[in-house]
Amino acid sequence: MPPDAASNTRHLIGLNPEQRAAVSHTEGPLLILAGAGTGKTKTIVHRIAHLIRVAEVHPARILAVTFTNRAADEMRERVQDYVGPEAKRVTLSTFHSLGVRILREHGHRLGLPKKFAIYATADQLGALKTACAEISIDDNRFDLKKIQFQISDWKNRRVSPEQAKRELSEEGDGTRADAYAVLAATAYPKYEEVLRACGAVDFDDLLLLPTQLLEQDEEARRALWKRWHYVMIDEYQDTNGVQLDMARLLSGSRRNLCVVGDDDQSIYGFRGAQVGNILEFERHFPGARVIRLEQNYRSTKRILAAANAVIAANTARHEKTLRTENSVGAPIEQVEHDSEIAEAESVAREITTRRLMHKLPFGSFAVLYRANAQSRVFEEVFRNRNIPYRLVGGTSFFERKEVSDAVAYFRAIAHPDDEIALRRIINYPTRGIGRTTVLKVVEFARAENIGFARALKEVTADVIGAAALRAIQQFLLLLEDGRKELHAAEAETALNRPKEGTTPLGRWALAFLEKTGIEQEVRSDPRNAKSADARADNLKDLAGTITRYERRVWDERFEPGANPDDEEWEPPTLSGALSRLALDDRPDEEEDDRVDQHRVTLMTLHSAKGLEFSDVFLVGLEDGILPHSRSIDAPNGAESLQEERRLLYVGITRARQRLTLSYCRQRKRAGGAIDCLPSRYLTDIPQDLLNIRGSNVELPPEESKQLRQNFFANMKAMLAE
DNA sequence: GTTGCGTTTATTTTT
DNA sequence: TAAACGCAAC
Repeated sequence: MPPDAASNTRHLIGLNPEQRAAVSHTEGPLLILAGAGTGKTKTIVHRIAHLIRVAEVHPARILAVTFTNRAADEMRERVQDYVGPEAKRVTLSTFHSLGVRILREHGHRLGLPKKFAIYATADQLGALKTACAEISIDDNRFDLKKIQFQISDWKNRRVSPEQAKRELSEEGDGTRADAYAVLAATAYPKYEEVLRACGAVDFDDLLLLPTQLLEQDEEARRALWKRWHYVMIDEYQDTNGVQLDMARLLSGSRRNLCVVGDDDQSIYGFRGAQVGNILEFERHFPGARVIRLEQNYRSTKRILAAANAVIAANTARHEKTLRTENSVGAPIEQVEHDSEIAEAESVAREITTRRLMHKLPFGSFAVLYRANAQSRVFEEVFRNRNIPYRLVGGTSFFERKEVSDAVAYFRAIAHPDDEIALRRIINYPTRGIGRTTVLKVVEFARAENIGFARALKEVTADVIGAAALRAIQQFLLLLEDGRKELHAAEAETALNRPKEGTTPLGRWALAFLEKTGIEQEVRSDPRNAKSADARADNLKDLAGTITRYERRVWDERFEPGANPDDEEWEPPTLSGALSRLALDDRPDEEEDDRVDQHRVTLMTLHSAKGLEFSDVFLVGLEDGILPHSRSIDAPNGAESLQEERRLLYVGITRARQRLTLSYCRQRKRAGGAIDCLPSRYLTDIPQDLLNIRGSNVELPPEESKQLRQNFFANMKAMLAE
């Protein structure tokens, strides 16, 4: 707690004037334009403290919304450190968890079952496949992902199936309606039907349905207005149309809405984010106060000058110029290479020497690129040169095949109507229920006008044959037994807070997975020869995740500041574990994996948002890569190119001390080598900030001598350690 | 249901 | 170039 605990300005200490203004503005709409590295989180944390301690707002009346679990965790931690235990009563949640919470409480008013399943990408695709099959859209001839994308886009813009159809027919102005849009418009209503029949919602629904509920249902609206009086939203530049409406509805007539963001870092337009939300905030919320945070505490003057120059070329933005009291810093290196291999070799060499010359840990370096595929060369070269690295991105834990198969089993247990889950596992491991049998069951279900799950129970031998029937009955028995044992485990875990060691649900999960035979199946698949043990471990980890979930639920009940008799508290269930899994797919230990002292970080520019490194390499800065060729010839080219430029801006502003920009003259792609030109954005950086050179140019002799001395001194010191 | 071969295609992805 | 996918044959 700050020293002057009695004064009303205690939470303003250590802040600059703009940050102070943001903290002390408590009533009415507020837009905080927080440039990169300007102390955004600090400002939010102090503002929450100010609301609680000075404005005397009850912590439970405050709602703070983020996009990522990581951001939510960080904010929770910092608020609790600064304010103390009562800050636990603040609702701090991601958009999607907030949606789940609202739907759990009020979803029955929309006809949702109490325990609904949440479909992430793979399941969405499964549901869409089922929907398309019913209306004879051949999933071999058409790319369902495109249809899925279109439907998702509609849902994010709050276009209903009826509107989607109308929107298409109204496009009679000569513009040819996209063939996929037509298919999507046909599939859309069916897809929604399938979801509801499975008792499921997709990720978009987690935002869309609560918004609809708030709009239509006076009672639900009042309940939420009673609960939250102050709403804050982080990373507002990434919100989409639904989230804008959600923000409006949640803040209600009090209009105590504080949004924080940076339009210059809006890089998720391709996923439906609307920069317009942050650009038009004052129009959406008349009378809004706008505060700009432009004092940067992260980067050198040169780095900021480059960032400012790059972003200034964008139109349609809130004017901002970052400034800093940090030192001028080293010149920015701009390096040309012959090939991507030369580029990677050069980065490796630079890291090795800089580490020794400046005595830096590997963790202070990051290599940032546009697309994941670019990481490969770096991985190979780093491996050869024994540079430890950490690759961020790629397929996540829960996308791994064996894990999602196991999760499908859990889902089939927890949500008996979940057709998508059932169909995924019905013949995995192989148990003699092939494609034709499944199709016959689907046919039977349609004829009887019942769901797939019920059809499995009621189908007879004359429809599918005796052997298949026996197989199905065995399968159902497996699930039924699993369900019985689960109920016992749930009853047990609801009773007592688990002590050390295993937990009831965790034990159940392990035992049930054993019975499914997934592990055996994984081990016997020759394709898994090398990875069998790792995959088997993943299954164990999944059970571990459930154990940790169980403990966490109980911990939440008894942690300081919480009320143990809170009526809202619910004991752990498998269904609860699954929705948490769907919303937060980080395997537990790796929570803070984005920061690691001992390894160089390799990641995309997108993943780098929000992070900082003292030494940053931006690689592959070529036209066609950044901006990406798809952006160059996108239909909304101008918009798209501005987003690419923002990507470069995000990259530059990750660097604290040193920044290296590089590009290749040639690069292997689609078979042969193609010639590349430097990124068009590079010319916007003033030359006097840059030290332009080719790959193999030596440093000036003076500097070189000095550095060599450091090199040997540091090497000695490091060896001595 | 599995295997192997030919064909296709290659951004970013907080939840 | 390589990996991922679909399809046909076993």
